[in-house]
Amino acid sequence: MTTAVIWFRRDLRLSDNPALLAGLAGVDNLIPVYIHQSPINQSWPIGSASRWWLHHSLKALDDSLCSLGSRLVLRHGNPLEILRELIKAHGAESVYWNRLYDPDEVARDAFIKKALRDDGLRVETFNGSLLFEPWEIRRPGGEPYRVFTPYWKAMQALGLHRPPEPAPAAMPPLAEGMHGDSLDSLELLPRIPWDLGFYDFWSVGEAAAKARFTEFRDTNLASYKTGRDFPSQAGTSRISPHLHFGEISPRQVVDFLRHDQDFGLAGGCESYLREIAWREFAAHLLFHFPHTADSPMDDRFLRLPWGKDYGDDLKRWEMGSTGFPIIDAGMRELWHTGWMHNRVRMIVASLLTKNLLIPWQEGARWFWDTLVDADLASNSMGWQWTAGCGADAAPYFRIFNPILQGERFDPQGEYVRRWVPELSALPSRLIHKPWEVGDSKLADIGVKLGNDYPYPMVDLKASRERALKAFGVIKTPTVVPTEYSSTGRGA
DNA sequence: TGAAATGTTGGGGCG
DNA sequence: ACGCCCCAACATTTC
Repeated sequence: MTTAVIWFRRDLRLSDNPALLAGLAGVDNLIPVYIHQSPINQSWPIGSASRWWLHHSLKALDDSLCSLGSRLVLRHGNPLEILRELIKAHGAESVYWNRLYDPDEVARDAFIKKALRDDGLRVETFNGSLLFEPWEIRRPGGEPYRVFTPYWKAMQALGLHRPPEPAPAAMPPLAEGMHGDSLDSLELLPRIPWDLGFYDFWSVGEAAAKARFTEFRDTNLASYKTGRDFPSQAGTSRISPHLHFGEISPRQVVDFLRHDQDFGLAGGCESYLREIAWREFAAHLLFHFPHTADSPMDDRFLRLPWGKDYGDDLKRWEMGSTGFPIIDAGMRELWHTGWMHNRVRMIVASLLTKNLLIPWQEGARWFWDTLVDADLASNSMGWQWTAGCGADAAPYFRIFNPILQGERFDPQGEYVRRWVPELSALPSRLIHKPWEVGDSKLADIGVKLGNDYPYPMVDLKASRERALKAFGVIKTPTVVPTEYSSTGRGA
């Protein structure tokens, strides 16, 4: 009688799950366990929106395991202690999991792996969430990549298609008397019901992930290259939370794309695969530069004079009452659905870091807490991209104008009307700049600026100039100590 | 009617 | 995955 433990983490699926397949091979008993860690001692404990997703994803995985004759054992606490307890209680000889790559997780898992091996167990880990391990793709000299395009070329040269593994047809039943904690006892769902809107937007779990992706592939993929830029349209796949929690693997995504006869030829396919590659690149960067979740990759940005006492401004941004319709629409979409269209993520991030001169880390914190797809690598890279301080980032002087972006990417104002209903009666021509509609016209549609909808919280021209000046400090090659400076005050 | 003023569009430079 | 400014070229309006 041999028993193995499969430790589920962010690989909440049965198909293409290498750790699960390895665990199943040649054992009589398999214990599938998910361990919810206490937020204490974690630098990035799971955010509120992600907890919501996790709750439903664990439920879906448990249902799938049940249909194969098993269960998902839920526990909360210290992973090593719980694994040891399960191993001891059930005489397990081996433990399997799929690797994670965030800095804390790498350290934790290395520690656990060593401890269990020292206990005499067989421990095997696998790649279940990336096309390539972060260390697999290296520059010719062995250094990690810092620029996307050569990374992408290197990735393509290796071939993106890795055939996924099938789901197991059956599972051994759980041992008699085996039980875990109840899902509700993990307390993943919010006490205050701010999540009601989420149910209208998401179906969670492996089956839903596959359904959503194939639906996208068969409808909007062909026009993805341009369609993805318009936030009022369903032009993107929206599988980011499914990918984050491993309800679908990138290997499966690439494989499902190949069912399209035009693989590699259709315009949408290549640009979609590039986005999958950006996700890999983010994991690559955070793995090799683990400080970049908190600090700029480019340390010249450490001397950037961010604004002071920005608490109220930050709050207005978070709440979606900045007075710029496209910004407020995005922030409200985020709050109501746990997701924001990528085009709009760039626009709101530019306003925060440039016009408001608020540190990108504040934006990253808010996204981390409110996004269902919050992913430490992608989130950190995205924010550093906008702030200009990341690897292969946008130049620091690239500052989005939220009015122009709105006019360009939401020309009919449908996105604004959906999320900022108080402006829904404005004509498309002026919906991105309501302050240019006369007060009497606004009164006709029941809007008084400053009352029903705010005036813009910053002057775009002045704040742009302020940002250019502040960000200009990075041009100074080095900081010369004042006492040595020939132009210093005392000279 | 013609000349000057005013408006519009597009490319280059630059942050 | 940008925007602003400047200027030229051209269009339209004004008196």
